[in-house]
Amino acid sequence: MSLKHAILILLETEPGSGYDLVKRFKAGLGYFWNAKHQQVYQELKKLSEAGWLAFAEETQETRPDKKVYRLTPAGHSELLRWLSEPVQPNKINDALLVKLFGGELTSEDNLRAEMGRHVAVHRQTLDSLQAIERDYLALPAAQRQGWRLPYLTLRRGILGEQAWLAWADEVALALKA
Amino acid sequence: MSLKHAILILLETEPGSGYDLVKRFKAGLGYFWNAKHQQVYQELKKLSEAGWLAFAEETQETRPDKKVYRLTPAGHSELLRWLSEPVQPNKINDALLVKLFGGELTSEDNLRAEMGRHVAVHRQTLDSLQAIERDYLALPAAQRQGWRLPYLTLRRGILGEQAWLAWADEVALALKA
DNA sequence: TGCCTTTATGCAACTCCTTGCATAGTCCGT
DNA sequence: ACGGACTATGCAAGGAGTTGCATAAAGGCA
Repeated sequence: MSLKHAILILLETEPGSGYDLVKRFKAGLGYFWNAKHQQVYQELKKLSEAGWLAFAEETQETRPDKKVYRLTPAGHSELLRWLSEPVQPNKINDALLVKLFGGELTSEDNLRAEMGRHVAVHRQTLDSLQAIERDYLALPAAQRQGWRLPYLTLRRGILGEQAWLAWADEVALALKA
Repeated sequence: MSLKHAILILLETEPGSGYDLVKRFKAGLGYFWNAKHQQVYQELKKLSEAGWLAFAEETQETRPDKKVYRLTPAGHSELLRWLSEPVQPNKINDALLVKLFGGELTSEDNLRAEMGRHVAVHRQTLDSLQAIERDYLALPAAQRQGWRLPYLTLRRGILGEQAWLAWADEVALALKA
């Protein structure tokens, strides 16, 4: 799996602690790669043991001490190796669709309510992605250059959410009849 | 997780063996819920132990013996319970996007090649989904009625794949410059 | 004063899922 | 005659990911 490599990418850009990484996940990568803090800490441990990361313990006065991780040369070449290698197409596991598939066994009200909850979530996700897009587009062209690939991933999120919401409209129509 | 409930839904419609289920997954549900044969067998075992399924061993002459599973009353009510309960919105873990996000570290040729491979897969998925859709739309209205909810899940697949391919066009454009 | 949030890390136990292997007969094409 | 695909099930081991708990100090708000 590529949590490993997501972490390597984030730390390649800038060294940081587990706690930092969790925040960075939430700010960007997290829209298409999920990880709880537990998993991040566990993975950092494994990556250190594998020799791909090194860490320095920083003692802090007013806050808990932290470990700042950075790539080793071995970690860097592992990242390059992974990037050069094909990734498996994504498998989808979507419980909502399972529920809809078996929806004959429950009421339409229930299905409509479920769809409503999900629509709210997707709308909100779309909103935050579009807010990030606005910020990106407001940057001067020179700055935009450095973020052009992450921007493409953002576009994936936006187009994906829009398609999801268009589908939800179809479903709403079908469940009215 | 809802592999459990995907299995309950399939067996509720019609009893069958593990082997049958794997085939049925491939034919429909598998587009949005993935499971290897191993996992299906393991899950069937667990579901039996939990009392949600019962099985009858069928000895066959020319083929290996099989176990035909069907829902118990407890399994049926568990399914109804699950259907009435909200499902968690899906989390996305997409390695391709991780790769693109960190793509500055590799060549554009490599990224274009990767995208090409994925485009081929998504186009093929879209083709098969649309073939299923054509079959569905060719059915008389009375028959369509019974499949209208699974059809909505099919629509999700189609709209999702179309959006994916539209995004791939954007990426192709951006990687040309 | 008391409560919540933020910073910061981690163990332990568990479930979910994957990978590799194993068995064994039948049917089909070449 | 031989190889490959199909039918049918499963063990064993491990990796990926979740859940619940634990610690501990600082800062903000009411």
